[in-house]
This record gives sequence, structure tokens and C-alpha cells, in this order.
Amino acid sequence: MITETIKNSLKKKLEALGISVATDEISLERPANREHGDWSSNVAMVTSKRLGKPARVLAEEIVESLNADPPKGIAEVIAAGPGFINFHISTVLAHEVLLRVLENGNRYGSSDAGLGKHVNVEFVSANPTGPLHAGHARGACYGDAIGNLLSYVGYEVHREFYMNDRGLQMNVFGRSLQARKNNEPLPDDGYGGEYVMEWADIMPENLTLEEITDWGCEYAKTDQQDALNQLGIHFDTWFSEKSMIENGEIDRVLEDLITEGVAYKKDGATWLSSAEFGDDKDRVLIKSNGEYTYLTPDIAYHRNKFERSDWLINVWGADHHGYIARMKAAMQALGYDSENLSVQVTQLVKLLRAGEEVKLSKRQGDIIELRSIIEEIGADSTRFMYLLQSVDSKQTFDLELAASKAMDNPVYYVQMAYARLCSVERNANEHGFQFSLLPIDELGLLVHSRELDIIRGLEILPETIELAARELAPHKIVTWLRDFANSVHGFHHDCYVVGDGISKELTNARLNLVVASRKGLKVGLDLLGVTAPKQM
RNA sequence: GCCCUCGUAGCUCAGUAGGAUAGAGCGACCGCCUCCUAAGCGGUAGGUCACAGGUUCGAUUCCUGUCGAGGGCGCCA
Repeated sequence: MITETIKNSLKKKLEALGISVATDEISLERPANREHGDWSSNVAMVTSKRLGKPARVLAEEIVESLNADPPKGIAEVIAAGPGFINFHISTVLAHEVLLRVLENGNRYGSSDAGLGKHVNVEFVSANPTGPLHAGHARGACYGDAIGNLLSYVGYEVHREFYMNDRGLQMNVFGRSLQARKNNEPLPDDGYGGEYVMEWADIMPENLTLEEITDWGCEYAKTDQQDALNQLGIHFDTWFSEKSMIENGEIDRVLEDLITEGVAYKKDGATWLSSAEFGDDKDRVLIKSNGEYTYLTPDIAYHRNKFERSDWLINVWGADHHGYIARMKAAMQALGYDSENLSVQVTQLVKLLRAGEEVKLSKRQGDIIELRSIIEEIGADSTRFMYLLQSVDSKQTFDLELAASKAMDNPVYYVQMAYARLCSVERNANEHGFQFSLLPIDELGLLVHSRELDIIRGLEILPETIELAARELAPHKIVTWLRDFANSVHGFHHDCYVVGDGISKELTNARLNLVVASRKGLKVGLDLLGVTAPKQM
């Protein structure tokens, strides 16, 4: 790699000046400003104190020495600013990225960094008591996208949905359905949503409460699956909480906790010694009335997942963050390393329509269904909009903008860039030009600043993917796509592939650039689960 | 009171394992179509990076505190 070449040459020069530096101490970064070169090192500023001379002077000495004997692939080295050493790589080397993209096709930027480790991504996990709503959308899009990312960098990814298909909420839901079926008043705190009436209407007659609850659960699951399918989200496992009651797993985990001495009885209840493992206080596992708390089945569930995976990722809504410490404590109490449990919390999303806040009032039971959002703005737009920003930040977006088929809608801007490249390629084909992979020296015709923008964009895609995967931050892919789409539109505007005054050789070289760009966009869109339309 | 996530342009947001002149889109204003989608491209205006200290050659980024927003602190789920 070129970065290794640069680091080694810097190390050699520093040693000649009497400073010994480990290779990994030398940091190289990509300057934000392209005039500052392709790679930049701050090593002169970091070491100048040890040498007792100004950083800028040291940088110039190093630069002079480097230019006398330039490292392979480096065209020029320049000292700049307070003491940066900027490296400009040779054109040929820059263009090699096109060959890498064209040869790797739709796997460009993938890696085996995950070493095939098994990661379980649990997300959505809505209660089976109704349709998915707006509040589930962010976690759904996010969870699926990090699954894509991790899979792309070499993890074995398992997508999982946990169903709380037993307990108090299910009971209330069953009784709500029953009341609606019999035209009786809803129970206290019953489910007031309109869907309960609709579902009660299609529910078979003369069922017992237990049968009603089971029917409702199954119906809700099917309904939720249907909405997720519309987004292209598919789970490997729909894990039933109830199944852990039936097979005794929950009781087993309780016994083990007591045996290990990390759970105890007090005041008629059973407690987890979670405070010993980093939680604020101990937590109740079995209430004095004999029922499990919410925590207990969840502990059993997480142990179940750990038995199947190396790494667990939970995607939770902001209202669950207070739960993280006790879950990690419980896992440590069971002997697992809580470092292998990552909990990603998604902040709330506020929806606007034409600038007006879309109000949800849960008390009335009236919700915005996820399905209705998908119908209003489309699956691609839903995914893209929800992935636009870091999940650490609260998000606001306008449904009207998200539905618009105009360039101010980011998803259309990016998709249009893809469609344009396809269109350019079709046009070239009609003019008798077929894409074929050119040797590197013929790609050297690509020197226009728009072309170099694209080459640079493709160059940084793999490291963008690597970073997005490492930080579980798919919005970094979105940011790359928007930047890259901008480069594509600029290229399209200024660089005709076929036309008067464009040589045959340039047309062929640009056709290579077009195909490489198209593949780059496709990689990014695929990672987000957004389609890449050939025309719009 | 304690904990978590935040606070960057009029609006919506990037950026921060410490780096050079803090970026994009929208909105405002001004330009650009004999040729591949003007569904586009370019330019101008717009910032004490919430505030105050600290560490550093260098802080929007790290540390401490203050203020502000949202969320969480149950034998609820």
C-alpha cells in the first residue's frame, strides 16, 4: 500500500535526522482540501520539540530530502502550513483505483475484517400487539443497514426479532380484542387503536381468551412482517419469549444465577446482584407475587443469543437506554464479557408534513403506521431518510420532501446520478462504443478536475465502509453517496462521454469511469438497502 | 438529584481516534441549455462550532464546570 511506502520513507528520513519513530506512530491523513495533496503527515509538528527546531523548518528539511529520492508512486512532496508534509501521488497510481473498482465489481470495498465472526443483530422487536408504527421505522432501517455493513466487511450476520408474546401486555391486548368483539367497553388501559376493532371483526367467533390472545399475536406478527417486507427487511429468526417459558429456559437461568451466588431472595422477591456488576442498584427478577419482571426473560434470551453468537448488537429506542446497565450487568453475572454486547440507542424522530409537525397521540391509540409512511413516500425514500443522520441525534424530516420526485430530495439526487450514468452508457452504446476494461496508461487521459473528483470519491469508498461498519454508522455511507452523486452530476455536466470534439480514446476512457462510478454508487445504495434504478 | 444522547449557517444536518481557510442540502440573490435526463452545474451572501475555564505547537473535536433540548432513573413493559 502507498501509505506504508510513505510511512517507511518518513521513518527513514527521521532516523537520518536522529529521531527514531515507530511506523505506527506516524499518522497519515487525507487532507480535507485537495490542494493539500492526497496524503498528509503531521510528523514534523509532533517531533519538532524533540529536535529543538521549528516544525516548519523540520518539515522543509524532510521534504527536500524526500524530493531528492522520491518514494515509488509519489509525484511530489510539499511542506505546507505550520509544518505539514503533503504527498501528491502520481496520476497513474491514482487511476489504479478504477481498475480495482472495475475488477471487483459489486464487491468493491468489501473485506474480511470481521473474520467470519458471528454477530447477532436484534432490532425492531416490537410487541405483537398491533401494527408497526413510525416509532419503529428508524430502528428497522438502521438495524438492517448495519447488518448489511457488517456482512460486507466479513461478519456472519444474523438478523433477529424478539417477540414479547407473553405477559401483561399480551393479556391486555387479548382482552381488548375480546371486548371489541363483544361490543363491550375496553378494559382499563386497554388498546384503543382503531385497528383493534378492525382485527376483532375478522377474528373467528367463539374463541377463549387464550385463543384470542394467540390469534392476535399471530395476526400482529404477520402484519408486522408484511410491513417489513415492503421495506425489504427480512429476519432470520423471530424469537418467541413464550418458547422460553415452555422449554424451561427462564427457570434454568434463574437457578444458575442463584447457584452462582449472584441472585438472592429478599422481601419475598428474588433479586439480581446487578450493583456488583456496574448497575446503579440491584434489580428484581421475581416479584413477590411470583411473576417475572420484564428483565428475567430478557436475561434468558440474551444468554440464548450468546450461546449462538460471538457478538450481540441490540438496537433500542431512546426510552430503553436506562436498561443498558442492568442488561450488561446481568450478562457479566452470567460470566459473559459485556464488551461483546453492544447496545445502539436510536433517538426520536419528529415527522413534519409541509412544515407542520405530525402529531401522534398515543393516548387516543391513534398512531402513524409504518405502512402508511411507506405508502406515502416509498420504500427507498423511507430507508434513505431514516438513515440520513446519525442515530445519536434527534431527527426531523418532512414527509412531503421525502415523497417529492425532485433533486432537493436526497434519495432522488443520488438515484438520479445512477440513472444518468446508465443513460450515458446507453447513449455510448448507441453510438457504437462498448465498455471494455482499458489498460492503466489509457486511463491516464482522465485528468479533468471532475474526473479526478470521481476517482478520489471511489478511492475513499473502502475506508468509508470500513469506518461506517466499525462505528455502526450507516449514515456515513449516506454522506459519501451524497458527495459522490454531486461529483457524478458535475462530471455529467462538464464531461461529455460521446460528442463533438471528444476523441475515441477519451470516450473509451470515460466509459471506464462511468462504469466504475455506477458500480461505486451501487455498492453504497446496496449497503443501505436502497434500489439503484437504471432510469427514472 | 443522578445517568444517557445531543447543542455547528435562517432551516435540516455532516465533520471531530486533535490539525491547515469549519462543509453540504434547502431557503435568498446572481449566472449557465445547438450535444449523453436543466430532475442538472456554478457563484454570492450567511458562523464568537451553546457558554466559561483547562490540557496542547495546535481544540468545533479531549477534560471540568455552567446553561439549554430530549430521554431514562419502578416488585411497569
